[in-house]
Amino acid sequence: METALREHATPVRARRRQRLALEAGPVECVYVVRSGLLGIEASPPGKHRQLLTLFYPGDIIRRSLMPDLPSLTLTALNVAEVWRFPARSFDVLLATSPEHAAQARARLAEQHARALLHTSIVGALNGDERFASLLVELGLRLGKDGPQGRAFELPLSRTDIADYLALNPDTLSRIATRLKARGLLQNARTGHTILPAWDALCSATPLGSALQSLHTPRA
Amino acid sequence: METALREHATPVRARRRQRLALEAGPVECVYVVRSGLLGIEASPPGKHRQLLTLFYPGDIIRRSLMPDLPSLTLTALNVAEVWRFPARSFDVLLATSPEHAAQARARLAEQHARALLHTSIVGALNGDERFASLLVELGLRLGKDGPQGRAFELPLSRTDIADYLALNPDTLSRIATRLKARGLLQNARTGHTILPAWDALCSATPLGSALQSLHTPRA
DNA sequence: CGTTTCGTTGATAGTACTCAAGTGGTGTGG
DNA sequence: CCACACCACTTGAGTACTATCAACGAAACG
Repeated sequence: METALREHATPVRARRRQRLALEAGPVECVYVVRSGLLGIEASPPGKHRQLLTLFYPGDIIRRSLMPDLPSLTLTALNVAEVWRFPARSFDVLLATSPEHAAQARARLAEQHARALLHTSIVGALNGDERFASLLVELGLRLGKDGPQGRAFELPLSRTDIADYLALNPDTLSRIATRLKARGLLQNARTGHTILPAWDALCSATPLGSALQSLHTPRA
Repeated sequence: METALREHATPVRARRRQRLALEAGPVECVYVVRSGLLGIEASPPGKHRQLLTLFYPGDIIRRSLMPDLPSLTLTALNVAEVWRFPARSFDVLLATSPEHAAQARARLAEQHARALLHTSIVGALNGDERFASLLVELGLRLGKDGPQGRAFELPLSRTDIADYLALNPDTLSRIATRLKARGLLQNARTGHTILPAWDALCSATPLGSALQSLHTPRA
């Protein structure tokens, strides 16, 4: 199944902050994430930049899944590797291979669910809970259990996080200070994040269980 | 194409406020909206109810598209008519009919785009702009041009709107008062809404054009 | 070693939330 | 027909949270 995909794919390696074209002229591209982390950015007129979605390995990215927002761009948030397809041949592939089609449907359903969950987080939770939710998400996706707790390299800058959680960077900094004081978060060196109290962190967000089921890597 | 669907569908008529099961025991249901307006509700522990999505005719609704949120329910927001399928037979139908599969893919892509747009609205805009965005959306979906402007019957209560826009009902009431004062909104009798200045309303939200392209009924 | 960038922190202002009281429409029963 | 309760919405006053602006500190880079 993998091989059939790879035949039609152009492997693309993106460095941190590199932008990938969602439509090259009239040709829509489809990307499938192989490794790394990517995101969709937008900035409504007169408003701050937003990070609307985070993409993880296995995710499918294409223009038709996005609204017509001003300055919509796909950006690699750290070093990433993706497969690129012309949309037409990707669709043909799905039409001819029921397994691929079913797999893509399942993945897109999951991405839809994650988008809704993010809406719920941004819409219903306060700043501290939103940041805790993100830490749970990244902990599940990127974290590895270490001696002091679950740890990972934070691929997002403060500004990125603020834009993703619909918060101000200054406010986010205060929130981070509070979480550190509560012993839920620890910054070793720049970008190296440790979550010393996983259970406490999960109960710091009302949506911990929903995050768990959508961000636990499946078999 | 329609007929092939109808053979396997159970037509369901829902009255206002009726809840539809997303999963009846172990059996996942798929709904396709025929008429009316439906929505997904959730309420995180200790938080207010949220209206996460609005569904319009043609939309596809199934549990696998939703996150595992507490008290997640599908509700008819006014009188609605839907087709219900067992998820298994719906998937079989998609696997055997390339046209249906392509059509469903396109629709789900559109729904994904709308979900992202809603995230952008809730995350980046202030109260007035959010309400203006909803009025544009409903105006495009439900409105008809009348002598005094675009008009429609508002299928949502104040509370519904507040829950959809991540606002407090009291705050929403103040916002509505402001929009009326600006001449963008007019309430004839209960629920009958008139938008006397469509262009001004569209420019009252930074995302007017994105709303236009996702909520204009297509051919 | 200056310059730049990013993150932190304090003071202040703006926005939305909460609670409570008031208004207007609707339906019911005397 | 009117009194009453009920409901949804409106409005005011006070509060909580977040944004804004500015100053400061630390790390990265030339």
